[in-house]
Order: sequence, then structure tokens, then C-alpha cells
Amino acid sequence: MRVTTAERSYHHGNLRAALLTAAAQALEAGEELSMRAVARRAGVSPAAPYRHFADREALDSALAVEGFDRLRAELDAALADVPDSSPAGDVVATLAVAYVRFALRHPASFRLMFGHECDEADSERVRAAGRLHEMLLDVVRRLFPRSDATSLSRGLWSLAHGLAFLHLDGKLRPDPAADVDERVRASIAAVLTVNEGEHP
Amino acid sequence: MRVTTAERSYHHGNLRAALLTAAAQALEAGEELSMRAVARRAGVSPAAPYRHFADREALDSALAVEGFDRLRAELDAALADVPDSSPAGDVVATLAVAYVRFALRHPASFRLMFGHECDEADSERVRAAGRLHEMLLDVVRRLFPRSDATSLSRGLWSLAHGLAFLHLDGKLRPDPAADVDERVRASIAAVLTVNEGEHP
DNA sequence: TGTACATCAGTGAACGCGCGTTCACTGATGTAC
DNA sequence: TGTACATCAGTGAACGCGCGTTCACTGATGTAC
Repeated sequence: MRVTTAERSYHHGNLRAALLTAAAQALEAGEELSMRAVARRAGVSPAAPYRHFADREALDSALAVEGFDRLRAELDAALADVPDSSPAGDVVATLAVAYVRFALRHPASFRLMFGHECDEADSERVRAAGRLHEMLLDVVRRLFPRSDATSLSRGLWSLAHGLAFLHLDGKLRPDPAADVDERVRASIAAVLTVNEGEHP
Repeated sequence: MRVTTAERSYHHGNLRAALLTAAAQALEAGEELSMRAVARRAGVSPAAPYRHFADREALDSALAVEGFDRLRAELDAALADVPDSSPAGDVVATLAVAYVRFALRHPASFRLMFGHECDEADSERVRAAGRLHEMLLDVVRRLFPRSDATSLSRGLWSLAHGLAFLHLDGKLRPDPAADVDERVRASIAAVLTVNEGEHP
């Protein structure tokens, strides 16, 4: 039986998905996440989620996986928007801006994906993070064919990741979004061109 | 009356400091932090800490301040160890290594300092973070006198910060410490030299 | 097409837990005379 | 030096809370005949 709309009596029919969206909404709203809160939001008894998630950690991991996939999609979209002829540095900056924007727009999600020691055992989660890493590696290989792509992609990822977290934690002003974008671009540019003019 | 050693009956004499060290030990041990747990560790009733910290948040902030100061001290030490004649890139790499080491050696502390939206209102905490930022800015000004020091120091801080967090969360293998150091150095080198050889 | 039955996704009450915080208190400390 | 008293840093019992999780259960669904 295919579920068409949503709410059913007793048998929900689509509870797993409903729980995930409920959880995502709670995250978006900045609420503390909990098994019970998610059940409440989905209009279901506190025990119901246990049909679909073994425990709290399983819910977290499922949400993290969703987050990684969404982040990857947004980076892809940003990449698609950038002209092919752009200098490599601009492409990197555009990606970094998209990365930081994602973090600032979905702070709770981002924290859940990152600000927490990973359950290494959860292969789904590890693989989702791995896909993101792979994607960055590919981009770097294309942009900087003569570089040590492994180290460079780690470095650039870290750069964007650090910018994201420092803004998220208020160590850098997260305030007018346009300023953040500008600050990200400037930081990237400064780092990438640091050695130019050193040996004139 | 000056307190000489430590434990006193009833009037502890030095409870604030004792609570902070107890909390630091708990963090070091990877325990969940709580007002009660800290009191327990200090051998004192659950209500006692409220003489010294208005609430949970105040304790957190005090710990964060301590963390920032310790981190700054370790970076200073690393800086002192590096020969004056070292190329700027090496100095940066050394600082980054020290930064990441601090994060991996004191993960809970580091998370408390960063992985949490700052209480902007707590000026002590904000100022401690500011002192760290200032220090990095100074170093960058000295190392790269011709650069846009503001953007560059933000960028390099972010780079180190991102490396720290990605290792902390297991997105990059935090395992043999020597490998981590090497990976940090390689990432920094890759980013700083990315444009060399582009226009040969 | 109709009925009997197994399966499965929910219910709702209950458990034990540790938490942050408050309160009236008590005993030690330091000060004024 | 000795006593009376205010202050202040602790006590310990209690509050209400929301949490994760378990349990026996119930009602809807799908299948076999």
C-alpha cells in the first residue's frame, strides 16, 4: 500500500520519514533534540519512534546523514553556478561561501553533523561524510591539477570548516550575511596569495 | 586568613578554585559536565557551587576562559621554540600543530570553548577569545608584513581551527599523533604554496 | 468474495535517572569592644 | 586577652523537570485458504 498524504489513524504508514522531518524542523527551530520531543512533534506516542530507530544515537546518525547529503547538494549547486572560466581561487571562494552559509543557516544540523565525536561504527554516517570528502577532492584535482590534491583538499576543507565554526560560535561576527560572505572571500584570498610578492 | 593546603572542614576556604580544577578533571576524563558532578568531585554538597557561580552557564564560561588562556600559553610556547630564522610558513605550521594538539589533548575543553554558541553577554569569555585573536594577528603582522593581516590571520586561524575540529570529530583520522602533525603541516604547506608554479 | 489468523506499527503507563536550583539551616570565621 | 555578635560559606533535603527506554497491550493490515 502506498501512502498518499500523511496522517493516518493508528498506523501512520510513513512514520520514519515523518519523524525525520519532525526532527529536522525541531533542529531548525533551535530546539533541543530528544526522542520524546520528536515523537511529540510527529503527534505520536513516546515509544513509537523505537519501531524505526534503535535508540537516540540512531536518530542522530540518520539526521547527520541527511545533513551531509544536503550540504553536498548545496555545494554542487554553487559549483554549477560558477562560470567555467573562473580562476581557481574564485571557485574555491564560492564553495567556501556556500559551506559557511549552510552552517549559518542550519546551525543545529551542522553541529549535529560535526560538533560531536562520530559514531565510527555507524557506516552510513561515515560514508556520508566520506562522499563529501570525495567530492571536494575531485574539485581540487580539477582546479589544481599540479597540486598534492590530498593535502590541498584537506587544507581547503579545513579552511572553510574553520570559518564556518568560528562564525557559528560567534568568534567571528555572523551578523549581516553579506559581510560574512565578504569576510570568507577575503580570508581565502589572503591565504591563497600569501606568498605572492614575497620574492619579487 | 590565607589558605595553605586544601581541604578544610565545613569552610573549604578555596572552593572556587577547587571546583574549577574538579571541573577540569571531569572534562579531561571525558565525563559529562554538570553542576552536581562537579560538586561531587570536589567533595561538597550540590548547593555549594552556587556560592561561587551564579549558574551552570557561569561555570562553563569560567572554564572556557581558562581554556583560552591555556591555549594561548601553549601557542606562545610553541612560538618560542621556533628559530627566528625559520621561514614564515614553518612558523605558521608549527602554530597550527600546537593548536591541533591542544584540541586533541583536551577535546572536551576545546568543545566547551568553541562547540557552543558563545554567551555574548559574558564579557570575560568574549575577551579571552579576543586575546587569542589578537595574539594571532600580531604573529601574522610580524610574519607577513606586506599582507592584509586581518584577513590573513582570520584565514590561518580558520585553517588551524578546521583541522582541529575535523580531527576531533573523526572526519580526519586523529590516531597516531605523529601522523596528525604531519597531516597538519602538509595541509598548510599545500594551501600556502598553491599558486606557486601556476605562472612559471 | 469471505473468513481466520499472523504480523506488525502503534499506544500509554510506568521505571529510574540525574539534572538545575531553592530553601531554611548551621557552624566556622573575623571583628568590635 | 576574652566575649558577643554579624557575616558568610557551607549543608542536606526537597522541588519539579524531561529524558531514554521497557512493557504488556491493541487495533489495523495483509495473507492463506
